[in-house]
Amino acid sequence: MNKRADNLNTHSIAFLAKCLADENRLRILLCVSKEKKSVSRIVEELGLSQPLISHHLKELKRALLVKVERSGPFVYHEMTDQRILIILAGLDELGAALLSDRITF
Amino acid sequence: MNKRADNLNTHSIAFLAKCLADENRLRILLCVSKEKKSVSRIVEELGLSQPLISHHLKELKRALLVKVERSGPFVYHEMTDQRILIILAGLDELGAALLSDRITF
DNA sequence: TTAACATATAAACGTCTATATATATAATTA
DNA sequence: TAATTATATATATAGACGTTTATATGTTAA
Repeated sequence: MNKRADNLNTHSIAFLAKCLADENRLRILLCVSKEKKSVSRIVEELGLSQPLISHHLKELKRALLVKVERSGPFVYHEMTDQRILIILAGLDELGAALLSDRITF
Repeated sequence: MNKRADNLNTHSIAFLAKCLADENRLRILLCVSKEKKSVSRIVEELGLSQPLISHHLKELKRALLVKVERSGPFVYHEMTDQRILIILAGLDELGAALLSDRITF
């Protein structure tokens, strides 16, 4: 642990960040963060088109951020690792902090 | 703290993630994470063109990830918040974990 | 002011990406 | 088998993004 700045894998970080850099993809990811859900359920809950959800799920899967499980005609997706949530919460907090600190410039 | 998944600001998160989603930008950010550096020094250390560095610094500044300070003809840039490093380390670790867990599928 | 240096900006280009529309595959049920 | 539901894929398009080249702005020193 305790890696130094010059020892980080920028390639890997950029790859993950890219996958987290779309708002719809984030909403989908958060949507399946607590329990696995079928594609159609995600479509319902988020109000996005089915092909769009399917496309983004493919990206999330490619980045290993969600795992897939088929059951009959349904395909269930679920967030692979809860540490993702910690990172997202960290980004959320950072964003707020940067904005509030900005006022004191 | 301890925000729940449905209480996160996806807009803000996506905005920050987008800024972290480019490898050159990450290298620049890490380059100025320990001390403030002039543009020309960053150019030297990273071996990228000056307009390219300048462009990415502008993006980093827009996202409030770096702060700027002018001294004579030099413009110094420095990472605004050390928490950024924690997040990057988290992404780095997550990337490695996702890859190693993948083998056990 | 002129020269030299540091940095920023602008335009142009190719590439990537998000999205929509349309269609196809796959599984279930009647 | 046909019909229905669930999901994936294919194609097209518009916009965003990273990079390069060329040029401009700004600062210092002679």
